[in-house]
Amino acid sequence: MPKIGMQPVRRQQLIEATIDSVAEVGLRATTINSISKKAGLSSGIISHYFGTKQGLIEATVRYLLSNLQQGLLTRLTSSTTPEERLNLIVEANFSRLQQQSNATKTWLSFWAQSMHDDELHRLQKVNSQRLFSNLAYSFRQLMKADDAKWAAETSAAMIDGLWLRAVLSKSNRNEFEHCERLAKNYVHSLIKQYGS
Amino acid sequence: MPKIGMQPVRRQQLIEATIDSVAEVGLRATTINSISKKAGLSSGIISHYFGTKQGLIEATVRYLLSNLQQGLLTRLTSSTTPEERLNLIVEANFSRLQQQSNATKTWLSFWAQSMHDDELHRLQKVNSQRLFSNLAYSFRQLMKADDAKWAAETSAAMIDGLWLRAVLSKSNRNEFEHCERLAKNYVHSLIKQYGS
DNA sequence: TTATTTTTATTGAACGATCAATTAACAAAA
DNA sequence: TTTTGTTAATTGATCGTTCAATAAAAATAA
Repeated sequence: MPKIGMQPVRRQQLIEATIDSVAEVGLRATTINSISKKAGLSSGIISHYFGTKQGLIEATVRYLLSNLQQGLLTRLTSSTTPEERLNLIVEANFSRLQQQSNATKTWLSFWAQSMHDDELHRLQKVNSQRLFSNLAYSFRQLMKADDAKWAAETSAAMIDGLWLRAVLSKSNRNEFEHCERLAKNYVHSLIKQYGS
Repeated sequence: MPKIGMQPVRRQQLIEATIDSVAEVGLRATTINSISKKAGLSSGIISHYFGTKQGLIEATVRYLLSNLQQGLLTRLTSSTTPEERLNLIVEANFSRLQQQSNATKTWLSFWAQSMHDDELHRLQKVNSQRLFSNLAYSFRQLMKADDAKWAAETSAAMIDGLWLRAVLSKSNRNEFEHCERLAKNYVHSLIKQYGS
């Protein structure tokens, strides 16, 4: 069975199994066994590739984080206007579910855990700050500095709030898209009101 | 040592110990032992008053929920205007920290767990729906039905989003009050825009 | 009052289950 | 044969729960 160069394959396999397990039973009930079983591998393989369970958890969050960022970057082109870019930011943040409906549920588990885990909290701050910066950059091209900062702060809250309420109420695809529309709506009302 | 009529005292004691433990180490690391030790009681007492650990967890969430509701009701008077009432709703939701800064951190843990626990999810829906209803009722007195529904939906998201971002970034009292002001601001801009 | 019984409150040890992590052994490729 | 990938068995530690035992308070009987 053993082939050469399995490392990246196995790591990806285990990260996706972690996402699925956390989505299904929660971070609390996610064990070395539930992950390895879902990946179709043995439990010992986790310490071989990630050292500890904690190492796998952190790698999984980093994967989700970079996936979110990549989702935005691939949509951007050189001709994207500030207004279009704001729309893309909203879309990227709501398609944290992308193919994987599972990924959506896991974010919440990890953020809750970040209150008591230094490394996860560091990653959470990066994520939170990145959303704000992305928004602030585009708003700045449409209004004056003070207004742009305020617009970015409230837009970030509106996006996260709509997303949180959709996740918690176990919304389906349609309800998620409704929330995405509300978020875009809010961003556009800000541009209309404060844009020069 | 045993005195008569200890039940309500012990129940309250254990609920507060649960809040403190979850705030300190998270729901994941909160055990029968960490709770009973914090309450200064034995581990066996939990099953005596709550049946199981799960029973204590659910009682704790119900306590937080009714505390939030009571916080709003005691502020209301017969002469409260719709606009004042909206402000009080925002205040009540941001003073989920009230005296206890600890209570704030615990909400997030419980909501995350509600994704994988039917009873907690039921309680979460009550909470979510209640915020929406409270807002919708007051908005309805200031604008037409469709606008009021939309205003309540986005206001609820704005409140939860600002609150979530404040909790996750481990904000201090000042930053919390800043977010509370932003939420009130949003509510008032809606009244100004759509109020008749 | 005093003596006895019943109820309520509480403890801490013990149990079985389950956890993360480690280890030795093995299989296939190089 | 050496290296790489993987498994299965095993480890202590820790979990939630149960339970026999005990002590104080309250109720009842004398």
